[in-house]
Amino acid sequence: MDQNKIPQATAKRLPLYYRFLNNLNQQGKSRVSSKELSEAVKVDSATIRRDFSYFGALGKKGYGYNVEYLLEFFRKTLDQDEVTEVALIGAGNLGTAFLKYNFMKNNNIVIKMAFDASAEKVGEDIGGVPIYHIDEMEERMDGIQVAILTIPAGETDGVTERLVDYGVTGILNFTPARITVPEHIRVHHIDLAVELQALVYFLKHYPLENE
Amino acid sequence: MDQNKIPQATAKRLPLYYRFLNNLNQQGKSRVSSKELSEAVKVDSATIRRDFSYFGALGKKGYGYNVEYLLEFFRKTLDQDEVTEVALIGAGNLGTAFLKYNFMKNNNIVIKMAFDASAEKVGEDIGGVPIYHIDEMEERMDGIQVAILTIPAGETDGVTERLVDYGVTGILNFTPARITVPEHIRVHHIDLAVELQALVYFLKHYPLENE
DNA sequence: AGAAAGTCGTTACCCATTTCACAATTTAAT
DNA sequence: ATTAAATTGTGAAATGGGTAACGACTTTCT
Ligand SMILES: NC(=O)c1ccc[n+]([C@@H]2O[C@H](COP(=O)([O-])OP(=O)(O)OC[C@H]3O[C@@H](n4cnc5c(N)ncnc54)[C@H](O)[C@@H]3O)[C@@H](O)[C@H]2O)c1
Ligand SMILES: NC(=O)c1ccc[n+]([C@@H]2O[C@H](COP(=O)([O-])OP(=O)(O)OC[C@H]3O[C@@H](n4cnc5c(N)ncnc54)[C@H](O)[C@@H]3O)[C@@H](O)[C@H]2O)c1
Repeated sequence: MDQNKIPQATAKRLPLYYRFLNNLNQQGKSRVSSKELSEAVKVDSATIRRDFSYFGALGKKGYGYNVEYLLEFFRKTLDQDEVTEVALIGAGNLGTAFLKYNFMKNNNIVIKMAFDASAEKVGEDIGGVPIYHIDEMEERMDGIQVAILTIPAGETDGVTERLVDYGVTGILNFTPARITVPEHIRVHHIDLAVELQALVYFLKHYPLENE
Repeated sequence: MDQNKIPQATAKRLPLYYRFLNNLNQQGKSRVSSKELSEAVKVDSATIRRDFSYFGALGKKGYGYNVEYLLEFFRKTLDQDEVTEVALIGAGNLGTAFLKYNFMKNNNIVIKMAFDASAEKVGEDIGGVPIYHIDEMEERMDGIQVAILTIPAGETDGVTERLVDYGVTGILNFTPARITVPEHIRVHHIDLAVELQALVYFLKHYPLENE
């Protein structure tokens, strides 16, 4: 769709910039420098300038960036106009927290439906999201391309296979299981236990450094 | 404490290796090659060998690695002998999910207590963890060094300041707010909304590539 | 015993990303 | 009008991490 030239590291920071620019705009600020932005989002100012420069010359030398212009630009670039619908698989502890959270607000993403294997959950509505039985997944999915996985680790392979067969293009996997998918499907892992343990490890072994 | 030579990227993979070695050990396997490990944890085998080599020659050429030996080694390296106690601030949707999760099992980390500002939550026990009022934080913390932040974004700066004054050394921050702390304190950010939006962005703009 | 296969540890290279540093430009001040 | 200050965009260097490839060694096979 867009230019394939934008580095992935940059792409990951865009939502962050976008959210902060929104704040600034709401505060009525009309102008911002890379230095100010840097302090707020904790990213080096040179990195910010470089990131922006991939999209062309968005700023003005000696002045900085116009907040409204930048915001408008990113809104288009991040496709904030169209809502992305995702499905959540596994309405347990973690899944429930996500269902109650409003990703719509800043991110224009909405969890459209959830699936679970437990009879207790099926039929319920959590945070306004209907929960269907996992057996009905394929017939209910209605073209949804992205799935959030919050099921027990042991269930992961089976469910993943079904998601792949169904035709999702992206999976956000919160289980500790490492999944195998065809190359054209993108998987992001978020392993909360590993994150926590890694933090503890760093504290013990790198007492005074920064990340 | 240990060698400062270990790259951060390696350090982040250690908990993953550890968990998988545990599985292998429980399955009764006594020997494993970097190739097998690679397939299981989805990390290139050369990277695994490189990672291990930072700690010395742990394997044997032509044979692979001895599971029990490696496990014992990592147990020591990752300080899996001592339990790390952490505190959770904000027993809301996300916080509750964490409280109900057993980080102890594989990670020897335990959420010892939680704090919340809401009268409804205080006094409750979630997942066996007592919830105290945030006003009592300093007197209850009892030397805990690590905090998990799951409070509303707007509360983040105030609470962070108190945590810093109290003397924590590490914070795992799930709020969208970017916090400022003195250099000697380590903060890891996990911004779930950004992760989700980044996944969606990649799907739309890099349809066929790998991360 | 000797040959073949397997596997590590490491060297050398590659790539992506970050950061420095500065010319170019604009704004603000006197 | 001139000067000083601010700030961008980017070339070049530094950092950091990943991986192909191979010599060395071990195990297994015949
Ligand atoms: N809760 C946490 O804080 C936390 C932390 C780290 C990792 N995780 C991981 O996240 C995942 C979910 O954790 P959780 O605490 O929410 O677990 P949970 O047991 O509370 O929830 C799992 C849910 O999945 C449902 N389920 C089971 N099999 C299913 C299937 N085949 N199809 C659809 N639904 C199915 C269950 O009915 C349940 O509602 C687990 O893999 C866990 O290891 C959770
Ligand atoms: N739930 C999600 O899926 C999700 C996703 C992305 C980001 N987040 C972020 O995680 C954070 C928590 O989200 P949540 O959904 O659990 O929110 P929540 O409102 O359910 O929970 C927040 C909890 O913090 C408590 N609290 C408020 N002020 C406090 C204070 N000063 N000290 C201690 N406790 C206080 C509240 O009483 C409440 O129990 C938010 O910053 C949110 O943006 C959550």
